[in-house]
Parts: sequence; C-alpha cells; structure tokens
Amino acid sequence: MRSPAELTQAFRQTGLKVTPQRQLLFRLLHGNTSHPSADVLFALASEAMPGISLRTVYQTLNDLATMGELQSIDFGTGSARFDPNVTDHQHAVCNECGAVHDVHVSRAPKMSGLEGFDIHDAHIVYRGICADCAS
Amino acid sequence: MRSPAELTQAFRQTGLKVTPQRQLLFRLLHGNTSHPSADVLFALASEAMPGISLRTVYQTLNDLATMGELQSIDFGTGSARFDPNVTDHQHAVCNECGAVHDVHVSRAPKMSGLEGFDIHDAHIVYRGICADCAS
DNA sequence: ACGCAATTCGCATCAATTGCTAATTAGCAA
DNA sequence: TTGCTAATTAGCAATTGATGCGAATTGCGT
Ligand SMILES: [Mn+2]
Ligand SMILES: [Mn+2]
Ligand SMILES: [Zn+2]
Ligand SMILES: [Zn+2]
Repeated sequence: MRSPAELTQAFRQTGLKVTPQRQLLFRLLHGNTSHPSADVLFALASEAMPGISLRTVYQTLNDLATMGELQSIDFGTGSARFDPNVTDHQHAVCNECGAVHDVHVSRAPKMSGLEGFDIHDAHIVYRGICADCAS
Repeated sequence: MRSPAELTQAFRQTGLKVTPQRQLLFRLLHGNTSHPSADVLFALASEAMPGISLRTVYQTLNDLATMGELQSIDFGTGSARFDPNVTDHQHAVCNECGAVHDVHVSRAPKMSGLEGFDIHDAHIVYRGICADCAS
C-alpha cells in the first residue's frame, strides 16, 4: 500500500474524496504488518476518531482492496484480515494467539496430479505456534 | 474417512448412535472427492431422505470432523468445504466454477523470515482456471 | 420389551458483512 | 469566498453461514 500522501492523490484522481475517516485509515494501515481485521481497525480508528462508523471502515477497506492497495485474506478465523503488503509473500498463523506473520518461500512449489489447470497464484499458510506463545 | 461399516463400529464404540440420517451421510461422503459444502450435502441428502434437517447435516459433519474422519476447510468461498480425505494433500480451486481439486506437492516448501515458529502443518491453495472452464 | 441417553429438527440466535438512505461534506468552478 | 453537486458517512435493516436450545423421538444396551 502506498503512503497516505500518495493515496490522497490516487483517490482524488479516481473521483473518490479524501475524508478525515479515510485519511485516518490510510495512516493506520500504512506499513502495518499485523494483518488486522475490520473489527480491530475499527477499534483503533475509534480511539483517534470517536464516532467513526464500522460501516465506513468496511467501505474504505473495500475501496482500497478494489484499487489493489491492500489484500483481504480469509484464514478461516471468522473474519477477514487486511494486508497492506501486496507483494508476493506467504503467511504463518499461530494456532494459539491467532497472530499472522509474513514469511517467504524460496521458490513456488510445483503441484502434480491435475492436468490442464491454469494456475494464477499459489498461497501457502503455515500453522503452528509462534515464538511468543512457545515460551 | 473410513467406510460406512467401519464408521458404524466407531460411532457405537464412542457412544454415538448410528441413525439413518448418519448412515446416509456416511454413504454420501465416503470416497467423495468433490469437497462439498454443507448446503450441497443437504441437497443430496434431501433427495434420498426428504425431510432431513440441515441442522442434522451440520451436526454429523461436526461429529465426523471431531473424530478426525474428515476435515473442514475454509477456502474463503463463503461456506466451509468438507473433505473425507484426511491424508496429506493440497488443493487447487477454480476461480470460475469454484470446484476444488486434490493435488500433491513433491516436498513441503521451506519458509524463511520467521524465527522460533513451530510449524504444525502447511497448506497450499492453488487458484486459477480448471480444465473444464478453460474450454 | 424397557429405559434412558443420544439424536433429530425446527426455530431462535449469532457474527461478519453488505444493502439502503437521509443528512452531511469534499472539492470544483464561478 | 460561495455555491453546487456528487460522493460519503453512519445508523439501522437485511443477509448468510453456522450454532444454541429444547421438546419430541429413537437407537441400543440390558
Ligand atoms: Mn502479509
Ligand atoms: Mn481434498
Ligand atoms: Zn501465538
Ligand atoms: Zn472451473
């Protein structure tokens, strides 16, 4: 995801308005590696801007996802997680605390057993216990 | 997942009863490689047994999952998919028709960028267009 | 055949997300 | 700076997949 300043330009160029609510979310998401849910972002946003609506948080997240500025990922944890890192990477999910960490694999694994399937992308989810929870 | 006959034994040994509804689901699931949702199973079950409840389908699926006879997988398609194949394998999901196919990878990919994470298992989801939809 | 714990199934409930819309506001142009 | 107008906000209703509940039913060990 680009910086709040760059997003401001991008939004205006697309005919979208730059509101205080959106600027706040730009700031909360930029460089955020915690893979927050809409709930969590709503809680964070509410601290800085009491009265902001959960609906608005969803709206802005969807706008950003549509623009390709962030990805929405479903790890089966009940709610979608949002990731401003749209570069190619994988995830490790802790079974204990639910934390999601970025990881990388050296090379995309080849699959076998299926002919004629045109692969667009492959996503790997590692599940286990994170360093914090192991102690 | 074991055969309907074996499951009948296993259920009774666990103190669970073997009802006609459960026997039907045993049959519908055994050797099923289509990764059906609860909805789809309910539709199939309703053909053979009109009046069966969706609640009962969920109940039985949860029982089987708890016993380790099948796995519940969330591909982010809106509803959970159920897989009676509990051996180590991966999946390819068609972006067009939503079909889920079993695939295999030669070797589990190593991840890097995270210290002290104890990996229990890794799941890979390939997304793209299946052979049927390509034509 | 009996007794009782397990099961079924309809309905209420829940959680995450989206639909709808009246009131508000950003941003452009005069 | 002011005014116009389309975009946005925010509250609430609705939706969807799934679970909680409980009265009526039924499997199954004795
Ligand atoms: Mn990430
Ligand atoms: Mn499978
Ligand atoms: Zn953890
Ligand atoms: Zn397809």
